[in-house]
Parts: sequence; C-alpha cells; structure tokens
Amino acid sequence: MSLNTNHIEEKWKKYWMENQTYKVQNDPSKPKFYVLDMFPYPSGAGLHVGHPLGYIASDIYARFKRMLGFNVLHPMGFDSFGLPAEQYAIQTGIHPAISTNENIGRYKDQLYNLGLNFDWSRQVSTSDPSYYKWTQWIFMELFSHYYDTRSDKALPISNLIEQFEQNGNEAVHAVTTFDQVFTAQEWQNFSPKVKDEVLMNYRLAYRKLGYVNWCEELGTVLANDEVKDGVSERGGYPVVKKPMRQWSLRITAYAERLLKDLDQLEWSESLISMQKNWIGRSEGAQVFFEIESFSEPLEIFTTRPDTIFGVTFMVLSPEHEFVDRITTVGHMQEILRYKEYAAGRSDLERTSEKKVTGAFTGAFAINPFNGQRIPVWISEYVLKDYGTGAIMAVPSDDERDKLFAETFNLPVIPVIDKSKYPGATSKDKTGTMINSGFITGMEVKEGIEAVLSELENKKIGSRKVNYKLRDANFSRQRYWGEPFPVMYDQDDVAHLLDMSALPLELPPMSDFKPVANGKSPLARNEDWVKAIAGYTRETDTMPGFAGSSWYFLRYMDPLNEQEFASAEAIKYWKDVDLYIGGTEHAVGHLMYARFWHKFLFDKGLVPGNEPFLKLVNQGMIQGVIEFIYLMKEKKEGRNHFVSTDLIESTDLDKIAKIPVHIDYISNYGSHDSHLNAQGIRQFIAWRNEYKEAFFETKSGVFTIDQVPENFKLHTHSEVGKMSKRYFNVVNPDDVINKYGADCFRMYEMFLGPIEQSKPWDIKGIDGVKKFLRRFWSLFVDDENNWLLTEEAATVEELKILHQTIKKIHEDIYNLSFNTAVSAFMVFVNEMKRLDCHKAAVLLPAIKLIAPFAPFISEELWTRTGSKVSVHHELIPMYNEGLLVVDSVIYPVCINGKKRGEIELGAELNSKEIEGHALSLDIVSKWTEGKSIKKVIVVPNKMINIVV
RNA sequence: GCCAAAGUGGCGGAAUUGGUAGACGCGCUGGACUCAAAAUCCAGUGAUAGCAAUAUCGUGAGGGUUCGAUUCCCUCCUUUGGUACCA
Repeated sequence: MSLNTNHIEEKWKKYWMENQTYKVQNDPSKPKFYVLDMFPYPSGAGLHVGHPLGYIASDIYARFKRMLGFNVLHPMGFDSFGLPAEQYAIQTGIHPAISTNENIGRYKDQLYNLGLNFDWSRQVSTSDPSYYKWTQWIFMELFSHYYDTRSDKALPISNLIEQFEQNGNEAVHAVTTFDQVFTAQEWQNFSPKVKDEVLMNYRLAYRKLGYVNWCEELGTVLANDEVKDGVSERGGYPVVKKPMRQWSLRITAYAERLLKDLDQLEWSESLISMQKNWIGRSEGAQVFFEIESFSEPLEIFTTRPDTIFGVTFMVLSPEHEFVDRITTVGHMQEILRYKEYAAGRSDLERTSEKKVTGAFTGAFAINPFNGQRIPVWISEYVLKDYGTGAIMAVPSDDERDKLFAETFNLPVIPVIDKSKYPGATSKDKTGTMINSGFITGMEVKEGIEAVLSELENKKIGSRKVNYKLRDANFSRQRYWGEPFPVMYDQDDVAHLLDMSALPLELPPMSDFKPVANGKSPLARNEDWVKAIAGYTRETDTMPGFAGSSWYFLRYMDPLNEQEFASAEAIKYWKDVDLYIGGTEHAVGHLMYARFWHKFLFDKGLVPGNEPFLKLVNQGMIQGVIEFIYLMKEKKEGRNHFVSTDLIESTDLDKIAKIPVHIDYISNYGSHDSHLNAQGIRQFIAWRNEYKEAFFETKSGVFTIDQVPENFKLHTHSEVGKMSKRYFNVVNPDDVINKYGADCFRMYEMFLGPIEQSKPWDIKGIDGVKKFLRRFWSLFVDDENNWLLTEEAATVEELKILHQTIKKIHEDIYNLSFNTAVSAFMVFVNEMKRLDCHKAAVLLPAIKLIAPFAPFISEELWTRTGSKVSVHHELIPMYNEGLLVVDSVIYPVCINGKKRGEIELGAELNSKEIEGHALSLDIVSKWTEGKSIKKVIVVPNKMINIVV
C-alpha cells in the first residue's frame, strides 16, 4: 500500500491527544530542558505558512532532547490581548473575548495539524484573568519597589520611606528623577499627596506626564506603529503629541545590567548589537554652567569634556524648563514664536528636513574654565529626553553645532589639531589639544581625563554615564488589555488594590469606541470606575508587552492559584534553554522580559538573572505579491489595466499597482506570472467595481466580455510580507492536506537555514514527498507487506547508518535542519541502492527520523509491534568505532589545483603518503621539466605538490 | 549616515577549524516501463572549447596574505533587517 498520509495523521493526532503523549510532569529525577517559541497573537487571519518555520524547528529540537532522555518543557500559549480584536469589536460589536477565543481555537487546530508536540495542558493566554491576575501582581510589586544603587538591586519602597522618615533623602542611594533635597522633618510634614508625588520619582512603576499620539479626526490615541510618517495609518490624519498622566516603568534603572549581562547570552551578534544600540550607553561628563543673573546653574551632558575651551554657545531644547525663566525681555517674543513652531512640528518633519533653526534667549552662560560669556540658544535639534536636554556646543568639532554656528554666524574656536590623524572624525576621539588653556598640547584622551578631574576638583561637574534607553510608557487608552490594579482617592493619590481583589477583571462592555477626551473605553463604565466609594479606578490598561514579559515562567506551573508559579517549579525549570522567535521582537519584548526577570531575580523569585540563555531568530517566510497595473488616467472614462510587459520603467508614475489574489494567477511568482482568460474573469468576479474596465495586452485592448482564450495580462511580482491585505496568504492546512504534515515539516526545514528569510515557494516540495515515499517503501511494499528482515547488516550498511546518526545529532545541535533533511535523503538513496530491508539498519532510522516526521515514524514504529510511542523511545547513538575509515581517497593537487586522486591506507604517515603520491603518472605529467619545491601533506585531507 | 547580516549553477541551497567548490533537492535533457498518460526507475546536467581524454574559466567587483581562499585582511558595489539630529 502506498503511503496514505491523511489517514495516518488523523489516527495519530487522535491517539496523541487521548493518551496525552506530550504531557510533561515537573519531574526532578530527570534533567530538564526548556524549549520555547515566542507565542503568537491570535489574529483573525489564522496561521500562514511562514509562522510554523520556527515552531517546526523548536518541535524537532524538543523531540530530539526528549529522546535523549531529558524532561522537556515545550509549551505554547497566546499573546491574546491586542488592538486588532478591539478594532474588530468596534466594527462588529463582537466582544474581544469572544473573537479572541475563536481565533485561539483556530490557531490550536492549525498547530495541531502540524504535529507539534506541545503540552496543551500548560497553555497560557495573557487575556485569561487567571493569568493576568499575576501580571497585575508583578505590576504592584514594581510599584512597591525602588532601585537601590548601593546594593544594585530593587528594594521595597517601605525601606525608602523609613529612610525618609529618619534622615530625609540626602543620603539615599536610589535611581530617581527627583532632584530636590528634603529633611526627615520636612518629609513628615508633607501631605499624603506630596509624599505620593515624591515617591513616584522612585518607584519602578510610576505615574508621570507623558505624551501620546493623539489623532483628533479619529478621536483616539494611536500606537506608534499606527502612525506612519507623522499621520495616522488609517485615514492619513494628522497626529499630534498630547500630554497625559500615564504609568511608566523605570527600565532605565536596569540599563547597566541589561547591557552588561548581554555578554552571558548565546544570542546572535546582530541581536546583541541591536540591544546595545537601543540601550545606547555613552560615557561623558555632567557639567554645570553658571548663567548670568540667574541663580541656578545649567546642567549639560557631554562625551567630550576636552573640548570645553571650544564652546561658543549653548543650546537648550525648546521644552527645557529654563527657557522661559532665562529668556530676556527683548527676546521673549522670538523665543515664544520658536517654541510654538517647534511644538507644531511632527517627528517626520524634524528628522527629514535638515535645515537648521533656532532662537537666541538673550541669556549668557559663563565658561567655568576661562570665564568666556557664551550665548544661550534654543533649537529643536537638542532633544528634551536625552541627557539633560541641554548641550554645550563646540562648532569646531561637531557637525551639527558647526551647521548651527554657520547659520547664525556664531564664532568657531578650533581646539583639536587632527593633522597627525588624517581621515579621523570627531567621533574617533583623537588629536592634540590646541587653544585649550591648561590642557593645550595634551592628546584628546589625556585632555578628557584632565578636564574631568578638574571638574570634580572645582565641584562643577562629574563623570557621568548616559543611556539612550527611556522609561517605557506603560499605559494604553484601550479596553482590551490588563486593567491596572490601581485606584485614586480625591487627591489623585494612587492606591494599590488589595491582593484579594485580584484579578481585577475587565468589566463586560458592549461599546468599545474610545471616549472623546482620549480616555480608554473603560471610562464609560461609571459603575466600574466608581465601584469603591471615595475612589476612582484607573481606566487605562496595560500594553502588549506586559503579559509577554513573564509568560515563560507561568508555563512552569500554569494552574497555580496561590503564586505566579511555585518556587519548586521555578527551581526545577529555571530558565529557557532555547528560545526561537522572530527578529521583530528584538528590542521590545526581549528587553522588557529581561527587565522583569531581573526584577524578579532581585526579589529572589527566580534563580537566574537572564530568562533566555540561547535565542535563535528564525527568518521570515515572505510571500510573493502579484500586482496588475492600472493606469491613473482613465480611458474613455473607464478604468484601464495594462499588461506589465507594455509598461516602460519610465512610465511607472502613471500607473497604480493593484494587488491581485494569487489564486487567480498563472505561473505565480515567476517572470511569466499573468492572468489568463479564466484568471481575469475570476478577478472581475472578485473585484466587481472593475467590470467595465479595459484590459490592454500585446494582442489588443479588450473588455471582460471580449477576452480571447489566449489572453495574457502580465502581472508584476514582488517579494513582500505574507498578509491578508496583499491576498497572498498560503494556509499550511491546504499544503498539509495535499502533501501531509510530515512532508510540510520537512520541506520547510529543507528550504534553507532557519535564520534566513525567503519567499514561500511550493516548487521543490515534490522532492521531499518523493523522499518520504521512498523511505516508507523501505518498510512496506505496494501490497502493504512488511519488508523488514532479520538478516545481519553488512559493515557498509552499518557505516552508512552510523554516519547518518552522527550527522543528524550534529545538525540538530547546530539547528542546521536543512542539511539534516539532506542527510536523510542520502541515507534513503544508499539503502535503495543496496536494496537493504534489514531491521538492524532500518529500525534505528525510524527513531532517528521521528523528531522530523512524527506521524510516519509513529505509524512504522507501531507496525514493528512496539506498544510504546516512538516519541518516548531513546534516539540511537552513533558508534565511533564503526565510522573509522581504513583508506582515504586523497586529492592530489599541483599548485593547489586538483589533478588526480590516490587511495591510500589511513594509517600511513606523511612521508609514506608523499612517496606514493610522487610515483603517480599524473604527477610526473605535471611536474615534467619543472622542479618540485615542496610537498604538503595533510593526513586524511589532501596532498599538494608545489612546483 | 551609522550598526548588523548576507551575496555560490536556471532555482532553493551544501562545503564544521583555510584543504577535492556546487552535497541534497527542484528544474531541464535522454532512456526504460506503458496503447497512452501519471507514477516509478536508470543516466546526464556550472560555463566555454573539444568526438573524446582533457584544458581553461568559475563562489558580487578589485586588490592582498598563503603551497592552497567561498572561508582570513583591505577597498568598493548590491540586497535585507535595525536605527536615526543621542550631545
């Protein structure tokens, strides 16, 4: 009987589910291994063929580890809070919980069809109250802690309050945004509201005035990725920054540890450098400049304190709090005008236009080293949020400062002689100091040190490290997210709910439209907001990264009602040994998850300070998008489509690209992709608004009723995202129905290295299908007879088997699944060649292929009479002794070019090999008339003769 | 602009530390089986020249190191991802 994959798959899917074949116990008697996939957002579109790439890889790895004797945790869940469900609810009135559950159901079916060995009893969904109870709990813990810089970890805020009560805040070592000093006495006299405000400057979860993307036309706040080029992605309406009181997380307290601990991680270089860039550490100095007739000094940050003698002006960001206070009467008008101008500028305008703008405040700062008067300007090129929002400008050594000086005719004092370092830029920090007072003549590096020491001596500055990393905005004006376990009293002081009130569940609602003032839809539910007398609830909800920052811990003990996970479970599973997911989460999710993990580590709740030891980014499987060209100008008042082979590249601005459903395309994805007569009729049936259109091809211009049978409207193929809106989504279920899940799994792996992105292309899958049939035919013939014999295996057969075993072990270890599939193909080709049906060789092969092809291997394994699932067997190990070769075919090269071969015993030494090689005819032919200079022999590798 | 990764036949890709470039698969060509087709099996398949043995060229381009370079170094080009006035 030939292989019937549908039948086998149905049978084993059912069996595995009923017998809980993949259920995992927390069993400390076995070594643990934790393989994790980034959990998906269950979108309405379902899985496409790109998603499973990572899931299949991790599935193979997890199965392999289990067959090596490990207790493998390999769970799956859903990142099920999110915007699309809320938008769907606004459109349809269907509650997000309902549509989300439906989507989860479909995702699970699709994942199940792939034969993935998830332990579904551990499923986690972030929108499930029994889960988000603990997300809320972690938030409360963050709220209740501050970062102590002396012990370099988070400590309870009660410690801090105690210190305030006893000694005020002067001697406190904490990460804070609070820059005033108070005594114990003053603290005790503060009102609860003031105390709350002070503490907000220390808490790891705190409330501050933040800015949101406000879109007046849509009447709502937008996420960053809903804003494209300064306008809303939907509708293209203007978006402005609107201040709102919002929750934030003090991730900056962990900046140094987040950076330093990257060294311990087995992550890709590119990922680590992305995280490093994001954290953006730079060493430099904070320097205080006096301002004439102003009581407070101006604090700036610079990485180049050596250039302080070259400062010819200062620049503040337009939003800097000093601006209004230092501006002189004469310049007030101008400054106000500039501030207004800057506030109305979108991020896009600020970054795309390189023109230099600014205004003079009329105030002067004093250079602390030479007493020079330095004019203070404001300009939008100085960012409020980086450093102190103020810089000392050194136009001689900084490109932007130079442009600014040129524009406004400000002086330039050269301070660094770079003549000794041709081609060096100011970023290289090289050169010799000139015109620089006491550091003149020093090298830049010495100069930096000298100025730093002097700043500290004079007590007008100090060494300082700055980070690009900002505290994360943790509030979203949305319904479908975790509610904050927070309420406010009449003074707007934040109070946490009692632990017994958790989970604070989302109240049922039917109207999910945003509230006019930009508040979350929850604000509309007054009963819920004012449920507790004298208090109002927070109506914002948490962002997507809240639930995803700790989900991997919940899998360890998913049903626990007393704790986020039990100490024993966490102690056993510890951390994630292998994490597979897309690069799109390179900074967001991974940074916040590391931050939360470190916080939990500080609290002693997790054993390690990093959650994901090894991480692999799988590439994206892209789709081909097929477009037809529509002329922008109508023809006789009708739409006019033109075959792409008639369009010159210079005419591209005259056409609009209309995506076409790929099912209608002939020769999809190739240079010859086109719509034929049937395709164009399908297109019109689908997009009826074009039924009057003209279609112009090489053979003429037609209306839909006139298209001839040889009609060929060429389409334009582009590689891009696989997405519903390009109508190019390929559903794995369809591929599985046609070819089988094992085939789909092995084909996706066979496409290439797991980290690489590539467009989906079905051509080639036949090779894998053929391979699986050939594999099957080693065991079962066309009449369904079992073919295995008890005959003893030959040395050659055993050698092939053990070579394959070795290769598979190595390839899985290296996540090189494409070459593993090749190795299986080679094995089958060899067995076919030898006409081998010996149990001694083929039974191990069933187990070896089980992680890749779980269905077929299970079926074959049962037919051998085994009562145990093949997935609970141990993987065969290779016998090094069988791999020893006794002869080697040496390539014989002349001057590095291969000219011949010689087979020699593996035990021969270099001298003997050389002797044999030199006696070859081919060698004498090539060395004739020349002298042999040198013979290089690499034992077991090659022979090279230099003439 | 900066950071990171990559560039190999008609196509996907292989080559673990510098050691036979193109494994494996697709496609293509020819053959066997068949009334025919599908399926299957066998053989061939980097380019150029040649009946052939064989020779020359060949891993984005150019240079270098080496007995020997897809692999290491330098310069440049292209693609993809990230980031963007970060003081």
